[in-house]
Amino acid sequence: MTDELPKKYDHNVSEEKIYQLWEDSGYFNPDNLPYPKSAKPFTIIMPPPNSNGSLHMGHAVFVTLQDILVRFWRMRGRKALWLPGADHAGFETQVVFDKKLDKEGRNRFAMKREELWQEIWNFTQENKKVMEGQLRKLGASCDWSREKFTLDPNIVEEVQKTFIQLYEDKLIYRDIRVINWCPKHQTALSDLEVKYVERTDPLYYIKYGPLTVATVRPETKFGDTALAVNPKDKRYKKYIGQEIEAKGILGPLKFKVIGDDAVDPEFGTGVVKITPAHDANDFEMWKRHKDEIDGPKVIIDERGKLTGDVGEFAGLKVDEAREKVAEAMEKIGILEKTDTDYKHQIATCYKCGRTLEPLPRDQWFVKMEPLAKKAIDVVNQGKIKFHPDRSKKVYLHWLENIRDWNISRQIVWGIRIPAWFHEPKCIPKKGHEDEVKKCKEIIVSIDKPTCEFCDAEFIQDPDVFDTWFSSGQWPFLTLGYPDGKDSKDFYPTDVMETGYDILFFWVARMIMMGLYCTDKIPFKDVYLHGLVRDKDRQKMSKSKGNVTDPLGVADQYGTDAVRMALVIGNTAGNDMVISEDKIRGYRNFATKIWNVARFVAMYDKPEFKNAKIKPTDADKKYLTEIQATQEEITKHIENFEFHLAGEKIYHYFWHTFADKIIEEAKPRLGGDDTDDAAAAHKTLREILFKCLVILHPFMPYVTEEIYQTLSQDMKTQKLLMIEKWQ
RNA sequence: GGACGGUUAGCUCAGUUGGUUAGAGCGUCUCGCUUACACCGAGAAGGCCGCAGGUUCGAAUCCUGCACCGUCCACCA
Repeated sequence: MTDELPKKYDHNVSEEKIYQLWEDSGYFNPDNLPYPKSAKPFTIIMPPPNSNGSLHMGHAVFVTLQDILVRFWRMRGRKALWLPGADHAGFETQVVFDKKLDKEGRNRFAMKREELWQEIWNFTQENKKVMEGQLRKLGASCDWSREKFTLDPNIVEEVQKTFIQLYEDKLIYRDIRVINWCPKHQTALSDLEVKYVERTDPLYYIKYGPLTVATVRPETKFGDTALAVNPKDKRYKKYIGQEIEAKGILGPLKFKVIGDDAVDPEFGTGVVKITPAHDANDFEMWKRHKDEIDGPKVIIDERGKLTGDVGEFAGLKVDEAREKVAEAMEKIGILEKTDTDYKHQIATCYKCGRTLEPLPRDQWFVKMEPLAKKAIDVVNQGKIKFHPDRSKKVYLHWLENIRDWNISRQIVWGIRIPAWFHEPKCIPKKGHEDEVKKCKEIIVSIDKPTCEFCDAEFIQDPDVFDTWFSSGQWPFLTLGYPDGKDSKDFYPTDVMETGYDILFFWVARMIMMGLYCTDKIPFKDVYLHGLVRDKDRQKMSKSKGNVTDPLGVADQYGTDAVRMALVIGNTAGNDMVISEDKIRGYRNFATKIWNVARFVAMYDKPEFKNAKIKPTDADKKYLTEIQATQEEITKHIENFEFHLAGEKIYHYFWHTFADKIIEEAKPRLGGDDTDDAAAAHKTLREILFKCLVILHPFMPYVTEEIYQTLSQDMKTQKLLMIEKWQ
C-alpha cells in the first residue's frame, strides 16, 4: 500500500469523493469502458422512479440489487449499461399534486389546463433533481448521459405513434362502457387500479310489483330499465317477456322482465334490477337484450351525486341518497325487509379509498387478447425467466384471463391521446353547401387534422394515457427504438428488476408492448423483489410514519452498510424487514473491512520486497479456498441469489479471513524469518485483493477507497470498479 | 370462489439436488484493552424445524390432510 489509511473509515468523506471519481472516469457509460470491441453488452433499464417525491427504502432495494448486477457484470468484462430515468407517473403525480393544491386552498378543476401542466412540470423537475442526487448517494453506477424522462419529446412522440399503430391494427378501439370512476379524482381507472375491500352494508329487499329484488344500492333504482331472472329459474319463468307494473317513489313504473344466465338464482330473491348506467354487469346485460329493454339512464354524475330524473333526491350524494330512498320506499310500502349485516366486496379507488362509481363513458381500450397471447408464449417457451419462478404462474394466470385495458385518463398530467373529434356540427365549405356529409367523427393523428368535407374543426381528445401505457414501452423507448444505435447494441436488455407489486401493471405490459412494437422480448430475466417492511412487519408508508429514509440512514451508517442490509436476508419475491440494528451490524462490517486493510498495510514493509517467498501449504490452501469461495459467489449472483452471495463473502471475510487467517499469520509476520513473514504477508495481500473485488458490487465505497491506496503492483486498473472479477 | 406464499433459536431470516451433532445477524450471559478493529476478540446458553399422517435405511427438505397468518386474482346484485 502506498497511502496511509486513516485510523477510522469516514463514509461521509469517502462517498462523495469516490462517486465523483467514478463519474469522472466515464465508465458508467459502457462506450468508454476499456474493453475490447467484441465485449458483450449487459443492459438493465432502471425502473423509472415516480417524479413526485423522493426515494424511499423500496427504491434503495432496487438500486442495490441492480447496482450489484451491473457492477458484477462490468467487472466480468461486459459493456454494462444501466440506464436511469424518471416517470411522470400521471395519475399518481396528479394525486400528490392535488393534495399540495388542497393545502394551498386551490383546486385543479378550477385551473387552466396549460397553467396546471406547467406547475406540475416544475414540481416534477424539482423532484427529479433531488432523486438524481439520491441515486448518486446510493452509489448507483448508471449512465447519466443516457438518462430519460417519460415526457421527453421524442418519447412522447413514439408513445403516440404506438397508439396510432395499434389503432390502425384494430387493437385499439373507442367504446362506451361502464367504467371505474373515482368521484374524488374524477377520472376513470383501469381494473388494476381498483381495490376491492370487504364491507358490511344493508341489503334491501324491494318490491317490484309481484317480484322482489335484493340490492345494496336502492338509490340507483331511478336508473332501472328492466328486471332480470335466470331463465332456468322455475319460480320466475312465467314472467320472462312480461311487463310488470310496480309502485315507485316518483309514481307508477313499468318494467320488462328478461331472462339471462348471468342471474344467480341462489342470490337474494333470484330477481335482479337492471341499471345499465350504473352497474357494469347490468350494462352488459342490456347489451345482450338491446332490442327488448331501454339502455343506460344516467342518474349519478361524475361527482357521485344524484342527478336527472330523481325527484327530490337530486343533488344528494350517493350515500345520503341511499338512506333517504330507503325511507321513502318504506313510506310507500315497497321496502319488504332489510338485512343489515350483508358482507360484500366493494370497489374502491386504490389511492383515496373512495367507493368507485361505475359510470358509462366513452374511452379508449386496448384489445388485449392478441397481445397477451404472444406474451404467454414467450414465457412458456422459456425465453423470459422469472425469479422467483413461481411468479410465472401468477403472470400466466393474469394474462390468460386478461380483459381489455382502458387507457384513457381524465387528468391533465400525462401524454395527450393523439385523437381528434370532429366538431359536432358540420360547417359546409363555401360553394359546397349541398354536398353530402362524409365527415369522419374521429381521426387519430399526432397533428391536428382538417376535415376533407367541411370547414368544421377537429378538437383534440382532452384525455391523457394511463401512465403504464408509456412505461410499458420503456425498455425500447429509452434505447431510441427503432432507429437509435443503442437499440441495436443494447436491446433486448438482460434483466428487468422491479417489485412484484407491479408484475401486471408494468412487467406484463412491457412484455406485451415490447413484443408488439419490436417483435422481440424486452428482457431475458425478470427479478422481482419484495416490499420493505419495518421491524414490526408493517408496510412502510408515509401516512403510518414508519418510513426509514434510506438517505438518512446512509448518512448515519454509510451507504455500504445500508446496501448490505438490504441484500442479506432478501430473497426473490419475498418481503423483507429492515431495521436500524441490521444496518448498524453492516456498518460494523464496513469498519472491519477497513481495519483488515489497515492491518495488512501495516506490514507493507520495504524489506519484504527482496524476500525469497516460499508459500507454505497453509498459504496455498488459503488461496485455493478464497478461489473456491469466489466461484460459489459467482454462481450465486448468476443465479440471482444475491442474499447467499452477500452472506458468503461476509462470513468468509470476517470469520475466515479476519478471525482465522490473519490471526494465524500474526506470529509469522512478527517472527524473525523475514522470508516467511513476507510469504505470509503476500498471502494476506492476495486474499484482501480478492475480497475487495468480490465485495465491490455489494459495498462499492469502502472497497474502492481501500483499493485507491493499494500499491501499483497489486492492482491492474485505476479503479476497482473496472478491476477484473477473476 | 380460485391461486400463491409463510409458519425453523427471544427477534429478523438462511437452509441449494432429502444424508452424519439444524445455520447467520441482532439480542442475552461469561470472560478478555493479546501486533488492525470494543463499530472488537474468545466462549456459552437457547430450536419435539406449525399440527397430524405417509413415502424412505434416513425428511426442516418429498407426498396428503388440517390449522393459523399474509398476499394476489375474480363482473355475484
